[in-house]
Amino acid sequence: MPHFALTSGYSKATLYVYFENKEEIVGILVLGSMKKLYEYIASALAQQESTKGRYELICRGLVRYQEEFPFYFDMALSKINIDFENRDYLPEEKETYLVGEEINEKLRDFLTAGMENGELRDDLEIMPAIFNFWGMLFGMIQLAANKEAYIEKAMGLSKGQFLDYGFSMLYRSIAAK
Amino acid sequence: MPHFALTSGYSKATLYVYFENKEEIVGILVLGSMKKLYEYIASALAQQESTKGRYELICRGLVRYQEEFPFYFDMALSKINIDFENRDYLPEEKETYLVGEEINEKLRDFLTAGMENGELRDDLEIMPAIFNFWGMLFGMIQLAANKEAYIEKAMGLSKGQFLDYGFSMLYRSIAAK
Amino acid sequence: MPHFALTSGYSKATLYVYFENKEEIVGILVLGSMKKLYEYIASALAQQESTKGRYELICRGLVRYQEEFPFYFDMALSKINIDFENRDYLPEEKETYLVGEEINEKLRDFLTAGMENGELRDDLEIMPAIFNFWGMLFGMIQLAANKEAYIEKAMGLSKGQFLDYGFSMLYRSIAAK
Amino acid sequence: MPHFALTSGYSKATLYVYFENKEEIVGILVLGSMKKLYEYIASALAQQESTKGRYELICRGLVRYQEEFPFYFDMALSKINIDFENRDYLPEEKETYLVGEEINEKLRDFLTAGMENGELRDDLEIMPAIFNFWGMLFGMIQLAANKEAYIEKAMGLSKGQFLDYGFSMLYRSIAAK
DNA sequence: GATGAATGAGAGTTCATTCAT
DNA sequence: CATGAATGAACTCTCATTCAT
Repeated sequence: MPHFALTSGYSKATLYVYFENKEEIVGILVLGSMKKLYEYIASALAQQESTKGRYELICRGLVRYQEEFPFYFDMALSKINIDFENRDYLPEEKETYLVGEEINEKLRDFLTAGMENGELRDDLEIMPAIFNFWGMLFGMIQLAANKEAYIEKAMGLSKGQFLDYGFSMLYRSIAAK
Repeated sequence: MPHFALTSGYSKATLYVYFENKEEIVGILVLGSMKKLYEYIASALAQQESTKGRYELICRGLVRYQEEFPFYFDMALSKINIDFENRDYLPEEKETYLVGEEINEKLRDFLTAGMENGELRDDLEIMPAIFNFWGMLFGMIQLAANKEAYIEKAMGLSKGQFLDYGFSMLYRSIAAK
Repeated sequence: MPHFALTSGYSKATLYVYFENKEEIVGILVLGSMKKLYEYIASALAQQESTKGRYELICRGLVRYQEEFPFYFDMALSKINIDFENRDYLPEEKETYLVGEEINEKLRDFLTAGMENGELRDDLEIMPAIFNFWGMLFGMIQLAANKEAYIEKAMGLSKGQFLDYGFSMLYRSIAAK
Repeated sequence: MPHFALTSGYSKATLYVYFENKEEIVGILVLGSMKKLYEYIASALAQQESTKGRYELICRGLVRYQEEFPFYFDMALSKINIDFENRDYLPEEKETYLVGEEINEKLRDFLTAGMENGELRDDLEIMPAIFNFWGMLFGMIQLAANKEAYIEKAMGLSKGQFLDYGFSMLYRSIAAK
C-alpha cells in the first residue's frame, strides 16, 4: 500500500472513490501542508513585534515545517504553475497557489514593517527580495536536513547550531547598516 | 523503455554491455557533472583575483551548471554518504565524494582569501559559512529555475535579473562592513 | 509472461499480491509436493504390514508422485540445504527440509521393521541404505518417465511393466537371503 | 559470455559462424561427452575379465564422468528422442542416439558374459535389466553428487564411501545366488 | 574468417489504477 | 460506501542471437 493510503485509515481502493488519482491526493496533502506553513508564518508575525524576533520565529517555523513535512518541503522549491487558463489544473492546485500568495503577502508585511522601522535596509526591492530570501532559507534548511550527519562529522555542529549560524548570516543580507 | 535508455540513443540491452546496472550509470553521470561543477568553481577562482569578481563567476558557474544538469543539480543538496567503511560503495560514489571535498576546498580558498584581503568579514567561521552559503546559493538558483515563468509574470524580471538581485543580497551576508 | 504466471491463470502482477517473489512461489510449490510425497510414503506403511507389500506401495507412490509433479520430482535429487545458521532461508525451505527428514524417518521405519521380521537383510546400514535406495528408485522412475516412448519401442514394454521389473530387481538389493 | 563460449577459445560471435544456435552447440558437446562415456564403459570391459571387476570399473567410470561433465550427466536421464522421421533433429542428436545404442550394446555384453559364466543371475531379462540398472546407477551417483555435504554431515561418510556402499547394494540386484 | 557492438524478446518486479461485489 | 482482488504498463536486467566491419 502506498504512503498516502497507509496513513488515511481507508483502503487503497476506497481512496479512488473520493479522489480521481494520486495527483489529486498529493495536491490536497500539499494544500494542507501549505496552510500549515502559512500558519507558522502568520503566527510568527503576530507573536513578535520586532523584525529580528519575527525573523527568528519564521526561521524556526520553517525548520519545524521541514521536519514535519519533509516531502512537501521538497516540493516548495519545485515548479509552480501559473497558467490557470490551462484546463488541466486541479482546484487544489489553484488554492495552493493562492495560499502561496498569502504567504508572500505575509512576507511582504514582514519586510515592509522592518524597512519602515529601520531594522531592515530601506533599499530592498520587495518582490525580488522576498523570493530570493525564501529560496535561500529553503536551500539552507534543505541542505542541513540532508547532510545532518556530514555536518556533525565534519564540523562538530548539531543541525540546530549549524542553521543558527546560517540564519544569522542570512539576516545580514536584509538587515539595515 | 526507461528514461536513461531513451536519452542515450542505445537500446536498453546495450547499456548493460557497458554498465553493470542503473546505479553505476547514475553514479557515472553524477560524477561527470560534479567534475564539471568543480571546473566552473576552479576556473572562477583562477580567472579573477578580487573576491567580488570571483563571487560573480562562481554564481554564474552555478547557474550554468543548473542549466546543463538540472537533474544532478537537485542531487547536490541531497544526502552525502560518509560511511566509507561500508563495503557497498561504487568507486564512482567515492570519487564523487572526493570531488565534492575538492569543491569545498576551493570555496574555503575563496573565503579565506577574501577574509585576508579585507573584502569579506573577518569573523566568518569557515566551514559553517561555506555550507550555509552553498545552501543559499543552491536554494536561490533552484527556485529561480523552477519558477522562472512566475517570476517573469509577477515581477517582470528575467531569471538572470532576478538572480543578480539575489546574488547581491547574498553577498552582503559575507561581505566586510 | 513467465512460466509460473502463465500456468496459474493469473496475470504476472497478481502473483505479487500473494507472494513475495518467485523464490517463495517455488518454495511453496515444492513444500506442497513434498507433503504429498510424505503422505504417499506414510500411507504405504500404514496400509500394509509386510515389507514386500509396503515396498510395492512405496514404489507405486513414487511413480504417482512423479506423474503428478514431474517438475518437483527432478528437484528431489538436487541439493539439500543444511546450513540453517544462514539467515536467508525462507520458512518454506526449512519446512521442506523437515518434511524430507520425516520421509527419511518413515523409510528408516520401513527398513528396520523389515530387518526385524527377517524379510530384509540384517546387515543393512540404515542411513546409507536409505539414501542409496532412494537414489536408485528415483533414478529408475526418472529414466522410465523420460524414455517411455523409447522403452515401448525398444522392448515392447509399458512404463509400468518396465518399472515393475526394475522394482523387483531393486528389491533383491535389500531383501534377505 | 555464456559457458560454451568461455571455454571454446572463440568469441561468442564466432561461434555463430560455425554453429546454427545454442541447441546445436549443446548437441555437439553432449555427443562428445557421450563418446567419452562410451570409452569409459568400453575400457572397463576390456580391462577386466571378471564381472565383479568390470562392474567396479563401470561404476568408477560413471562417477568420473559425473565429476567431469556434471551438466551432461544430468541430461543422460532426460528425454531421448527416437522419432527420427521428424524433420527437426540435428545430425548430432542422431549420432548421440547411436552412441547411446553402442553403450547399451556394451552393457549387454557385460550382462550376458556375466550370466554365462555364472556370476550374474541367469534369469535376467537383458533389455529391462540394462535400463533399470542404468537408471539406478545414475540415480545413486546424482544423489551422492548433489547431497555430498548432507551425506557427510548426516552419516559421516565421504561421497566415495557412501557410493561404495550403494554400488555393493546394487550388485546384489543382478548377482547370482 | 573473426569479432566488437548492438539488440529483441523475455524474465522478475513494482505501482497506480480499476472493478465486481 | 468500502474494499479485496486483479491488472496494464513500466522498470531493471539477462540471454541468445545478429550484423557491420
